Amino acid sequence: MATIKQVADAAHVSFKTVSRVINDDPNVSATTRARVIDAINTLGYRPNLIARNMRTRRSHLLGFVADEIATTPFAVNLIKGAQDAAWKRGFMLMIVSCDNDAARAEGAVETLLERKVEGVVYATMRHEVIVPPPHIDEAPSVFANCRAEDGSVASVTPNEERGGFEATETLIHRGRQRIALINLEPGATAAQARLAGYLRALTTHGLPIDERRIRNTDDGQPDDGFRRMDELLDLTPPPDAVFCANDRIAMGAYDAIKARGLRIPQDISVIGFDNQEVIAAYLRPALTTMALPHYEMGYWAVEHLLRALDNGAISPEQVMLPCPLVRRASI
Amino acid sequence: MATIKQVADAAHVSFKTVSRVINDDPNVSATTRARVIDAINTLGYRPNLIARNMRTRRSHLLGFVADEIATTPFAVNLIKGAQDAAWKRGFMLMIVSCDNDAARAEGAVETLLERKVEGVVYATMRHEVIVPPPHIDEAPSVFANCRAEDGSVASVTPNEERGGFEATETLIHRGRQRIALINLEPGATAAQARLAGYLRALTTHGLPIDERRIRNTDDGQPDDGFRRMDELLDLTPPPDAVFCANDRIAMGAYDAIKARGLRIPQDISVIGFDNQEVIAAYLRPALTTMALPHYEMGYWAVEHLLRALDNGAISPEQVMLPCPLVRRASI
DNA sequence: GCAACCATTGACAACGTTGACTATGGCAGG
DNA sequence: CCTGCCATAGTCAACGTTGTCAATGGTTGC
Repeated sequence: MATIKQVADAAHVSFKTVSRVINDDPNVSATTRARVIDAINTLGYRPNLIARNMRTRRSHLLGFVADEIATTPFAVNLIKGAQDAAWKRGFMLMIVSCDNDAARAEGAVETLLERKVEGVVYATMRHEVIVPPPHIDEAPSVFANCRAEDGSVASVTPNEERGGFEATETLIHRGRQRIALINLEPGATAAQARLAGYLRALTTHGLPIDERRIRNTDDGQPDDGFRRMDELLDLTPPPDAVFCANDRIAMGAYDAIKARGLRIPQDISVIGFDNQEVIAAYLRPALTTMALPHYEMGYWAVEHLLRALDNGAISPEQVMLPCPLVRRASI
Repeated sequence: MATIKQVADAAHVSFKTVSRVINDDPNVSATTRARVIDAINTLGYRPNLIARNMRTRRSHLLGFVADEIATTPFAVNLIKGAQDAAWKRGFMLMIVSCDNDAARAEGAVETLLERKVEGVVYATMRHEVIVPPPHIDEAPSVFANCRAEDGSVASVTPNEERGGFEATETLIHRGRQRIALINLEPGATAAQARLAGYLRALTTHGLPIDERRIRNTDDGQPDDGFRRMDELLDLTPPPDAVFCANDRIAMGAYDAIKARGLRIPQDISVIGFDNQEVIAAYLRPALTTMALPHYEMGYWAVEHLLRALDNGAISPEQVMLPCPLVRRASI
């Protein structure tokens, strides 16, 4: 691999002049520049960013640590948002999935630090309150889709309460009166907020709160959704709409509704949460749902990191991003 | 950030001795080593891998270029396999998604080269024959889930023909006689091979080939699957099993079958392809399907790259990995 | 008692680049 | 004609490591 010195020899200039050319320094005459560029092309020279990083003490590298990436479809959007934001500013991402293994998380952070990343995004696939991996505070960091209990680290999370509110309100605007909620497993961070939004919407619009219409699931999976929906349909009167706190629950609810010969949305409206594409877009009828802003969170996290690098300090903002409604055919 | 020299001063040794300690060189006395380790801990010293990489001329970095990552759920498994293989050997991955943009792909490869990655994996989300991005041959490279037309670059792809064969044979072993195929859109690389496997299985087991039972889809989506299945059910006699060339097609086929009041698998067996978890595991009944070996391809690609680094040369092997059967309830 | 060896440690250069500074030569202004 | 400036180019050190080689001092073997 050619170095700057070999290019310099080939172009009969000092290696410093080559450096100027590849850094677009204006203090090079046009003829010299052309000669150098010629030499660069014939030698197939490529600047060595490792050497440059060492000299300039900037790596233009950001770490992205994910608790895990494989079991939910959310990682890619988080990553894509982060990558788009980084790419635009000439930064690259070093991505590590630590598969919920604390040792691997710690190792990942240490390696990233040794590689002199200029910042770290720590992302979880479920909205959570986390204990940050050790040493992550040695670089500017942002938590995406999770936050530190004490709010000491900048974070970006979805506005679950508002999402729950808007989902419910959307059903109300369609004229629904008896709106059921099949919520997540009670332990989930999002469960409480989505419930709060649901309750606030009913109250705001003067609808009664009927405890019988509120159900929890054990694990938020379709089977669970099927059973809860089945129970709800036994109520008299049955609900005329159901807010499922995730799309997998909605998937199960669909089956329960169809098994009774009821039609969606004519007899009962269904709204989901998460916008898990493969489910929501492919269900028949396609599912209206609240999207989780994974792309936007990844994007925001990196932008915040880059802002911090510009400013020399990171502000521990706690940002919440809206969950937009994705209108399809189920309401 | 402390450097090796500051540690040396703190421990009253030369910086070379510190270097020996952090590299586990045995030629350091126990007392000196202890003193150095003390200094390292009190200063919070971390070796600077950029400097080390520059000196040793090894980056322990691999590039991973994906054509795109967001629209299919396959990227994460490819990435995870690659990362696991890399991590085990102390390598890190630099992942770039280029969103099917040739300019971005070229830019990604160039940046990776400038960062002195020791090898590059190029991965596509659909099994394809590709034109490699320019300059990728400047580093050892492996194609995952795709291959170069001329076979000049090492590649790892799924054995689609064998997958089609085994899917069909599995249905035959269940005693099915009238097995339909709803294939992918005809342009897909995998379509021809899965069809070939289907035909070979029928022939091998002495079953007749009935052209009416073989359908193509336009885009391989559920709606398409619904329509084709509906047509198939109009045949007399109707099929007693259907091999859907992907799980989304199977999802649509389920709806068509259920709409006629038929039961899966009692009246008709369904087998899918791709093992797209959110669909296959959550359909009712859960879908038996052939898994695409994305994790294994990612793993193999990186292992092959690392083997090449050990050997000093990369062999342009064209490996095909099996698509294992995932048994669930639909056959 | 001396040579030879071993264990331990250090000095120095090098990796490929950029930053700070210096040198050259031509030209404008007095 | 001289001074001073500007455009252009070059020299050298430094970034934080590791590789090569040399130095030191104590111990072993004869």
